[in-house]
Parts: sequence; structure tokens; C-alpha cells
Amino acid sequence: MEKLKKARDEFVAQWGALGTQWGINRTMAQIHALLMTAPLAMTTDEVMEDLEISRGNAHSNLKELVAWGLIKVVVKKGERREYFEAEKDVWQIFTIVARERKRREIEPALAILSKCAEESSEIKTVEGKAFHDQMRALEDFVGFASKMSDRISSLKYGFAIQLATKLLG
Amino acid sequence: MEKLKKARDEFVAQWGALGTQWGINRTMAQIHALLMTAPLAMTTDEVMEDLEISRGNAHSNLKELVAWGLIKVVVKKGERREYFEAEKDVWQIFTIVARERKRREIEPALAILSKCAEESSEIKTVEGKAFHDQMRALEDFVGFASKMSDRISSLKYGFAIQLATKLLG
DNA sequence: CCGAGTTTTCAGTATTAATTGAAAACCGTG
DNA sequence: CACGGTTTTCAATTAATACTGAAAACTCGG
Repeated sequence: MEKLKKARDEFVAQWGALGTQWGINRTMAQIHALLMTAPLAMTTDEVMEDLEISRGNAHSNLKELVAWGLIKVVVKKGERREYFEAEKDVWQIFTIVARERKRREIEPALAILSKCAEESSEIKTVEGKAFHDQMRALEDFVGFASKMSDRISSLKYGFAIQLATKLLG
Repeated sequence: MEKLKKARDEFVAQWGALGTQWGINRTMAQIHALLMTAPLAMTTDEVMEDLEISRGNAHSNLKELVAWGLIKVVVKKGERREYFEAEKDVWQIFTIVARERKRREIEPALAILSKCAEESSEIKTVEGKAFHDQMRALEDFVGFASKMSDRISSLKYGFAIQLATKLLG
């Protein structure tokens, strides 16, 4: 049906544009959108054709999505080429993104803060103490956020909703 | 003291590098780090000199930080030029960043999902229904996350910690 | 171990984003 | 309203990132 194709194309295009805001590249976001709404697993060539992108581009972004865990390689028996299929469950997607963001954003921040807090711990001036305290406060908070992220991700969807509803109510 | 300067320089440099991961530009993150650890409010010229960057660059990133709400302009009486000072409270910083991310990442996503869900609602094919359901599921989840973000941000720090501790315990 | 089908790499190119620096606009004071 | 100090703008440049396309590497059945 034509209408579906149009809606899906729009979703892919817009999700791609959004990807930029999120700090991931457009193509990766587009492929993710495409596969999330694909009724069947797709090959690299299908992705290339659909998005009108080069093989190299399709390849590297498919691999990157696999590395994130947002898509999986599936092999069909009697077929040599690889098919790709996206995780479609929203809670799964959320936990994967949360895990990856933690790894890429929270953990490096924590490392920096710990190091700076440590290095400034024996400075005796007033300014030195203020700096140290600021580092510690940030370190504590970020460390706390990191633990929270793990805990929430490890919940089952239903339980997370229940908990959240209690908070919202 | 020399040791403090070194620790602070490292913090500024590394926080700047981290900014890239977070999808904000290096200079903005550096200025933020600099002001967060500044004992006194700083002028544009001081920021320029400290980071060795141009006036235009310092200016636009200071304005951007003001727009986020992460730093404030302060005027000293008898002084013509503007001073800038950062919000230092970690919970405040967190809520500001959460608000901004919601505005830049969550709300646009929600708009796209709503539109695509709406446009696909009357498609009768099996594939059309699957697409529609996927859009709705994503919309529901993102909308829910959006509400949660607001609720958490509106809590007082102490209460948030208490709540979180209950979850962690 | 050959060859067709497929995946991977990567040097070169294109695109996008950040930065400079100087000119223009602004602003309060005499 | 002219002037020095200050902020703001923006065209040109530079730096960072993404993408292409073709060649190389890999894989598996025969």
C-alpha cells in the first residue's frame, strides 16, 4: 500500500534528522528506523537501495548498530548473505540505549571527576578546597546516577511502570 | 597554587573532550567547566585568555550557556562589562540539563511519533497495523519518559535521593 | 584450490560544524 | 552627540565528520 510507504519514509527521514540532535549520525538513525519498522529482516543491499546510500556507509552503520545491540544479524539457512533485524520492544530499546549512554557518557565523566577529586585532595588553600569539594559533589552525583541507571534497566518493564506510576501519582 | 591550576586545567580540558560525546561543542563544555570551578565570576576576556579562544567563540558559547540556564550574567556596580558565573549546585545542574535534553531530544521525537501514528491509523493491511502499533508503542513510551523527567526534576534534591535510595535498597 | 557471492577496508571527496577576527552596533558618560 | 569601552554579528577559514566507490579480503560449495 502506498500510504504505508509514505508514512514509513517520513518516519525514517525524520528519525534520521533527530539522530543528529542525539549525537549519532543520520544514517545510523535512519537504518535503525528502517529496521524497526521492517516486517522482515533486511539485507545490506536492501538497506542501500531503500536509503540510497553506498555500500560502505550501509555496512559501517549496520555494524555500529549491531555493536550497540539495537539490531541483530540473522542467518537464513541455504542463504549466504546476512540479514539484519531490529529489536522492536520499547523497553529493550530503552535499556540498550541507557546502557550505551552510560558507557559513553557517564563512565568517562566519572573517571575524570574521580581523578580530579583525588589530585586535589591534599591542596590546603581555600580555593583548592572549594575545587575539591565541587569535584566530589559532582562525582557523588554522577556515581549515584550511574547506579540508578543500572537498577532501572534491570527491572522488568511491568515493574518499572508500576514503580513510575507510584511516583507520578 | 600551581597544583590547583594544573588540576583545574585538566578538568577543563577533559570535560571539553567529553562534551563532544554529549553532542555539545568542546568550547561550550570547557567554558562550563571553567566557570563551575571559578572562585569568582569571570569576564569574556578572562575566559578568552584562559582558554586561548577568539572573542566570537567565547561570546557565542557564553550566550548559549546562558540560554541553557547553566550560567548567569552578573553585573557589578560601577563596572560596565558583564561577568558570568555558573550554577554550581549539582541537582540544579541536573534539572537544567534534563529540561534542555527533554526539549531538544524527547519532544521532537514525540512529535514525529504522534504524527506517524496518526497518519497510519486508518491503514487496514497487516503491515500497516504493525507499523501503527510500533509507532504507538514508541509514542507511549517516550511520552511516559517525558512525564517522568518532569516529575523527577520537580522534586527537591533530598526527596529525590530518598526515593532513589528506596529503589536502590 | 577455483570462482562467484558477499563482506570489509580505506583513501579520497563531500558535507557539516566550529572558530576566527575584524567590522559594526551598542551604550553610558561627559 | 561624540567617544571609549564593550558586545554582537558574520563572512571567510579551518577542523571534524560522514560518505563514496572501488579494491581487497573473506567464505563456501564444488
